[in-house]
Amino acid sequence: MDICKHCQSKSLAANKLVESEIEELEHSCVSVDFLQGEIIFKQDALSSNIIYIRTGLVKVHIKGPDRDQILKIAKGPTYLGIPTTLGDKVNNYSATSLTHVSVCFVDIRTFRHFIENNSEFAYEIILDLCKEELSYYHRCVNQLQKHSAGRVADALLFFADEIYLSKTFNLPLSRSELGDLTGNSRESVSRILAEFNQQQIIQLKGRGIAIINHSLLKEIGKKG
DNA sequence: GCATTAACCACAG
DNA sequence: CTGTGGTTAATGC
Repeated sequence: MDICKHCQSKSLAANKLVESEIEELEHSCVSVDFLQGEIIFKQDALSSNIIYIRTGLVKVHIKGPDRDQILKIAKGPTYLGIPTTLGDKVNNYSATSLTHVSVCFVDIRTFRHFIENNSEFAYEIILDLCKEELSYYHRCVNQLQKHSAGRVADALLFFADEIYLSKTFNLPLSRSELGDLTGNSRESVSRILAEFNQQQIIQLKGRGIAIINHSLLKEIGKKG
């Protein structure tokens, strides 16, 4: 089987693997499809695989003292859960599919082999983790210092500019989940979206969003 | 004090 | 699951 060799959504890191390593990957990698709303891995469960999202959207979320907090929305192709798989025996957070998702489970021992033996692979992984960490820092300040409308504006811009690359899209989240993502109550999210709609900043119909005034939304996000 | 912000509650589609 | 209105607590002027 050449499933890994000819994979259409291979990671930058996996592109650095040599022939024999690709073969090793094929022997230790299991591909699974998830429907929308299924748990890919669960907080507090034992984990011995690195997850690679080939296609689809996933929410990464952690239980807070009060409510769930969505740490990030991940879009394939991307690795998921490297920190929690390498850094602890159990998952420190959960991942749930928001769309149809196609993922690969890579055995942690194989993954470790690659890191130890292939410096180019390791470098790509580190690069990825660094970028992730930097974006966490930014999200962290934003989350803590911006007002609720600013956080919602940022979330909408994130979906438009980074996930869908379009001004019109369907939110993959319920109001309550959008609250978990932006650190708002679901009621606040409803109200803020209704206001944006009324002010002609967006056009809202259920989960359907059309961004009308992109620059104003950006301004709201910037000012917080 | 008074205004603003945002969470919580309750109830209705 | 969503939207809305009333209430409430914290914060700022």
